[in-house]
Amino acid sequence: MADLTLEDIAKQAGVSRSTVSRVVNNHPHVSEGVRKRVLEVIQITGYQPNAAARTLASQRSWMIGLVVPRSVSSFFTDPYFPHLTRGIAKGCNQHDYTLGLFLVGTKEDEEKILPRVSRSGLLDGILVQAGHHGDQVIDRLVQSTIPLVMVGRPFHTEGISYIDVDNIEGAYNAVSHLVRLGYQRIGTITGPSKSTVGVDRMEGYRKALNERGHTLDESLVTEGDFTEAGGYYAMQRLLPAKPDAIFAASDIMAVGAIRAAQEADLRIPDDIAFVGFDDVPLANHRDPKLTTIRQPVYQFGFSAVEILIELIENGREPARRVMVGTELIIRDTCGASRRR
Amino acid sequence: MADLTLEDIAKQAGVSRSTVSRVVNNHPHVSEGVRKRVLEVIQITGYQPNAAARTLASQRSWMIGLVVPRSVSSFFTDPYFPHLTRGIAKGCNQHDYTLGLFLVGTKEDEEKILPRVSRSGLLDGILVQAGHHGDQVIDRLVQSTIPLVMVGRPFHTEGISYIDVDNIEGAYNAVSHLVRLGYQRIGTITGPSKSTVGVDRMEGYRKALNERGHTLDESLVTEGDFTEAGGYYAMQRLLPAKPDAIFAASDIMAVGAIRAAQEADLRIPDDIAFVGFDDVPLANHRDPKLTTIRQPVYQFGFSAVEILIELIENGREPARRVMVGTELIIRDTCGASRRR
DNA sequence: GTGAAAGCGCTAACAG
DNA sequence: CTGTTAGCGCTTTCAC
Repeated sequence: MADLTLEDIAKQAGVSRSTVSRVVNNHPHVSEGVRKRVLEVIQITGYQPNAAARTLASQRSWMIGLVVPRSVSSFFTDPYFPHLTRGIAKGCNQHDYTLGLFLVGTKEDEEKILPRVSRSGLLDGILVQAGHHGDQVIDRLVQSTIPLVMVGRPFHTEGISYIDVDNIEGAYNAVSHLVRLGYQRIGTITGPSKSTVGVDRMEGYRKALNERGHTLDESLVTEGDFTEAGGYYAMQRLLPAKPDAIFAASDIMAVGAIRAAQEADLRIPDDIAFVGFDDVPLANHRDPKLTTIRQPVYQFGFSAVEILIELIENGREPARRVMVGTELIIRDTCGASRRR
Repeated sequence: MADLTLEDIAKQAGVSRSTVSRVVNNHPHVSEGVRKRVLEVIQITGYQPNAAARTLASQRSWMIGLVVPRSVSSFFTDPYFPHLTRGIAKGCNQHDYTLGLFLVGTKEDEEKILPRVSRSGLLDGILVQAGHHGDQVIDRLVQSTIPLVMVGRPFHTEGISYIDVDNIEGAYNAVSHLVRLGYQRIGTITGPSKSTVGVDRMEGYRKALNERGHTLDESLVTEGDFTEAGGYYAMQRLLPAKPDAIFAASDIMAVGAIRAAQEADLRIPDDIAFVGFDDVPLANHRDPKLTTIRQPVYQFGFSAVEILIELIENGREPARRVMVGTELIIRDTCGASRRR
């Protein structure tokens, strides 16, 4: 029951409240005998410390928040997010933190959520999913004094901590792979240009083309929104330019793009090749299987939590920056097995 | 800043702590003049009450938890969940509650999460996503004294509150529609038989067949797991029985099943018709567009929160039961437009 | 209508 | 190594 207090345990174990507190919090300087006796009483009574009292006295809530800004609309459509969330939840659990979820849907949500996450003492720190350039929530949160790490690089990085996947390198590898296979008209479906993830993957595409002597053809580039439908329509826009390969900035967009290509009676990879980005399970289940850039999403979420905890314990300065590597997963859609 | 206290505001407004507290909590019996002055000070100072102190004194945390048991593996693959979560988050926001997310992944997670959600005073109530029969977490949570509502009907319902979609009726309508269109060999891809949602949708299928004079052919029934891949393989198992229509217990399984049918060179809906369940956005974006049973997922999550709050405020007894209706959305895959 | 005072259950010096 | 003693910041009687 929740109605047991430290005092009750102390009485039953024949010690003082402080001693029980020390045992509960695993402090040193408690004799083995006493520790054992107290632990026993806790065990049989099923005592559980009161979270609020502990937070009030220690000024630590052992709770962190995940804030998803309004501009991250793909949160509800991209399988990337469930996996990210799972990694974050695991990180919290493993380190005995509680996870608060703050989905900002409207302006009113914003007004309620902002003060609560940044100044009520509810949270020890926050994780903010990177969104679009100019997102109010992000800008205002970054200015607060609460420990914060951005999941995904923000546009302005001065003084702020973040963890990000090396999107430039990942995209570069994807496109280089396509170039090596001999494709001549390599197009791309980018992410939103208002997000760093969109910009970076485009940058990797450009870099790979340049380094390998291809010139960038604007008619082979179009913007998507990280949804299946977005990929589908983007592909339809690209079709007239007759690409022979496509680098899609996310698997889910690649799936939509492939659907569009198939409807246009193109064979994959014979008529047109595809490389995605993410390696969501979906990518490996379909036929033809998607060649893609694997990013360790689960691990990414887990690490984000660990960085945040480190920040909480050792201060915001200096800002921590962590880049996570990716891996090219060659399957069917790139046509590598045809040995061009 | 979080370092302002009630005391500070009281001093600046020239009143006592109690009065400020009354104003903050919107209590009556405060003169208009005083209320206005206090509100003003709060406004300009940006005072935000300390959550832990408030919780400790009032024994209310204004926080609820969403617990996702281990047996709900489709949480990470079914687009249903992001929408549910969004509805829940919205409900919390609107009622000034904070949402805690507890994803149970492993046995260890379970040990850490259970005491925390049920006896630490951290939460005022919990929402538990229904999972498989025999899931430990669910059984143990249900026995605790904390206000709780199950999202989805559990197998044993005595004394427990839940909100559920009327799955029997929804499935019944889906299959009746197929029968009316004249299909003769209507198969189904069910959800897990260890979940009530799986059982209920199967029940609706059976009922519709019976009432309309069809006999149930076991070779036309196979179990899926609410994943795309599961739907795909299930369809492959069904193909030899030569069904002319399929009721899939979820849209995402329908998508997988359609893929399998297409690979077998079946035209949809000419050779085989499909009806799904959920109406996730995906269903409306593909070609042919999926006929399905729409369930108001977002609203469902929102209502779950409201029921829980009602429970928190008025006690667990008697148990509240809410059933939510569904709607048949006729699109392309059922072949209705061919007017059979 | 307003203020004083007593906790809520815990942590963390400070003694001893 | 252990106990005593202040708070942490707020809500909530109970007087006035």
